[in-house]
Amino acid sequence: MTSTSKRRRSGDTKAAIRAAARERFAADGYDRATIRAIAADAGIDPAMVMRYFGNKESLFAAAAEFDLRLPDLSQVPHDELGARIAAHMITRWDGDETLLALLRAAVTHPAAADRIREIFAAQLGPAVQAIAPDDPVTRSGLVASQVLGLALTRYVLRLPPVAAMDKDAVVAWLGPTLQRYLTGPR
Amino acid sequence: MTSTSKRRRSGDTKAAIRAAARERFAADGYDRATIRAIAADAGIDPAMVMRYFGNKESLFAAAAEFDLRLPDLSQVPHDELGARIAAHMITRWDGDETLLALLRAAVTHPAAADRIREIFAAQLGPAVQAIAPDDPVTRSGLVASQVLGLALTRYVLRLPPVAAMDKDAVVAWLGPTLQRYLTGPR
DNA sequence: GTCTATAATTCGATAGAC
DNA sequence: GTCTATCGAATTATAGAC
Repeated sequence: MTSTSKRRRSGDTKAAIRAAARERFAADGYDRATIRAIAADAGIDPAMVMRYFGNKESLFAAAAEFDLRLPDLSQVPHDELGARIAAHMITRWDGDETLLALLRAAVTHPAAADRIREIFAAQLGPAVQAIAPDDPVTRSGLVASQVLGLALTRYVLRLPPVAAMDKDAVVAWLGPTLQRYLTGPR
Repeated sequence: MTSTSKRRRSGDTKAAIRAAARERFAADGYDRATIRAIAADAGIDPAMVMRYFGNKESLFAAAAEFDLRLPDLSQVPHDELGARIAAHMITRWDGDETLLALLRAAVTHPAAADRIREIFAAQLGPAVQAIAPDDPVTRSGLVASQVLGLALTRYVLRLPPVAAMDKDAVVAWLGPTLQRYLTGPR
């Protein structure tokens, strides 16, 4: 009965470690998230983490893979782009803590900052290019500044007025901002 | 010649330590900024840092005192509020790295996050209250989300399109956003 | 006022038994 | 596959000589 024995299969253990790593990196940042703590959360020995991932850097890279899952913006009515992106982003932040782990780690860990730059350049950049060919680079940067600013103040700093807003209020306030960044005059 | 001797006066040494601490905390965050490195920057022995500030926590508190120096918003023409605040903030970020030190540290250090909440609640909150009595708490939170988002993407993550914008472009893009957050309809 | 020496922790990583 | 034991390095902080 290998599959039901106390010794989990390799894939299960590896997935458990990755999930625990995501939580710890999201909660504590790169430096404070220790391999010992991650192993304890996963219910295994710290040496197992090293065995499966080699070192802390590789563990972080495996735990911090992320897809914004942006919808096809060319299918969205032109005047609803801002609201749609705002709604999508807040749902994405709430549903997956990987982005939070990346944000927390990026402040002190250059490799995490690189990853965030890659994500926004490779995923948000082309999506904006398709709908706003007039200076899409600057426009996507502005969108990132407001979206990441919301995440920073809401989830990391927990500024009370921002943390207290419900999703509809966030969409109502940020939607027009993103809309102007995407389609407004330069 | 006590004032010109190699042994600096107490005040000079303390100020030198505080300046070096600000730089290190701004560049590296709370954990990675070591007392050893701060002492080396200040050209003194690590034990001196402990002597003057007791522990790392108190050193950070002393290095992270900050005033937004917001102008009296009641004297600003009502339709220029957004642009004025955007211009003021970017100048403030560029001219004093203390806010950057606070932001970097706040991500992993709860006391630093507390300080940022205090600064925005005590300094931005009342200023907004004076000009936007209709839900000033939410409005000031929204302003903080965009202002801090700009700082995050421009100085910490260094997203290329945001880091490349000159001050005038930042004011032109963010001004209308802040203006709407302050004076727009709910 | 300044520095040496070191205590007390904590961490990432390795070696090897079972 | 899993765990024990431990190394070597780095850190904050303390005690005390000069």
